[in-house]
Amino acid sequence: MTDRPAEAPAAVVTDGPRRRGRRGHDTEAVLLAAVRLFNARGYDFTSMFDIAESLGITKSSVYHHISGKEQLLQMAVDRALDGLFEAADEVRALDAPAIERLEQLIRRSVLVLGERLDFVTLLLRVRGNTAVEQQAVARRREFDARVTELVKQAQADGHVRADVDAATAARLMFGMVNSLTEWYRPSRGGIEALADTVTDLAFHGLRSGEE
Amino acid sequence: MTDRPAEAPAAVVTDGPRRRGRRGHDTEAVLLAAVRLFNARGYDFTSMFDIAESLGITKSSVYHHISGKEQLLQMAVDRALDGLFEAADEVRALDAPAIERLEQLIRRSVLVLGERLDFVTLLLRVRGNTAVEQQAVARRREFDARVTELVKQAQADGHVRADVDAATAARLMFGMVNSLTEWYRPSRGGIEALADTVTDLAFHGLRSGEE
DNA sequence: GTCTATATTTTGATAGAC
DNA sequence: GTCTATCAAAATATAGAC
Repeated sequence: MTDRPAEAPAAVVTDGPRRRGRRGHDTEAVLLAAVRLFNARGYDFTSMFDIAESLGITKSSVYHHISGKEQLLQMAVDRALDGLFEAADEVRALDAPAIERLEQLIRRSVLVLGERLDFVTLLLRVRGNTAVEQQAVARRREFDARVTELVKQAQADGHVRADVDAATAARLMFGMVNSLTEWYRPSRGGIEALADTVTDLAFHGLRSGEE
Repeated sequence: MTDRPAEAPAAVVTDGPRRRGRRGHDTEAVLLAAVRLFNARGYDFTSMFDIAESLGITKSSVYHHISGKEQLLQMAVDRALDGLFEAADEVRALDAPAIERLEQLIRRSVLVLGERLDFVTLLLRVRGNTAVEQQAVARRREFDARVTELVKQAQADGHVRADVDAATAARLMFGMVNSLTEWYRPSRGGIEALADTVTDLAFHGLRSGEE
């Protein structure tokens, strides 16, 4: 059997900047197609043939754009982590009480997640088997540590309840945030409102005021 | 190369009931070993050889106990889902306001998650590619629907704030619960206390009373 | 219940023509 | 930038002896 896809491509790239008239793909197109498939079917379960097929080209052509399957994973998780650390850095620079910085970090994390949904989704499914995955897991841990630190500071200020372990609280709050990758879809829109809802629930909970 | 594992087994099964004196494994032992590996390295990335190796037997011997790789997945997700629906059914039978039933369902879900951690962890990573996975995803959706219904009832009673969408709230709360699979370890103990913390945060949030 | 041996398919990746 | 053709390794699974 040959490598040629059986059917026409699902998505054809229109001419963009730096494209030379001939219709063809670039590294970015391969990355986007790959990440979409990784999320839909799992990284290991997605073959290079699948990626090629979804672009309407052959495996060999895919290898023309990227060096291997793992490079695709690396690029994807980096894009997610860069977004999250960008948010964390900007929040750290704020001149505000810890609780407000925590609130901002939660809110901005939701926004990053909405903007880079496919990349963050893939990041959250990485388990640390390969070197690339281990590096990603390490950076995630660093991010978690920053959140925990913010919770601790807010507790010291008396703004966050002191009867819960800071690390546990941080994990649970970002468990809530990260769960968006399981059900939020961009077509749904309203990521700003959703960010408000998440931060509100994180700080005030479900129960109505009139108890 | 042969299928024989290179080294001695990591875990040797001691004689149990129904075991005939000879040391050997049963379906349960294969299932437990498989699920542990599926979670550690991913379902697709785990080969039948890996499972055999972790038990100290050959691939062929594994096939003596189970019909195939997918049956292992089926058994594992069923065990997780059965536990969750058992909790949901018992909560439904309670004669209590919706908000208390919701609280109980969150609490009991945390306990199920702690007791059947490996199975629930695997369940939450299933994406719906194969028939087995699609069935599991369908049952998960049914569980989500039950939670959403409870939130709606509690809102109608005026016990849960009405300014958040019920389905969104349900997903976020169980996003928090389900995140335990990412970091809770049985050795850590204290699953009961953790269940209290989760329900407390779900209903009252992070902020301290003295705002 | 476990083994050796093997069938069959699919995988990630490369060489070289156009 | 894409193709055909091919490779070597690894995968799931089965047959049949002990």
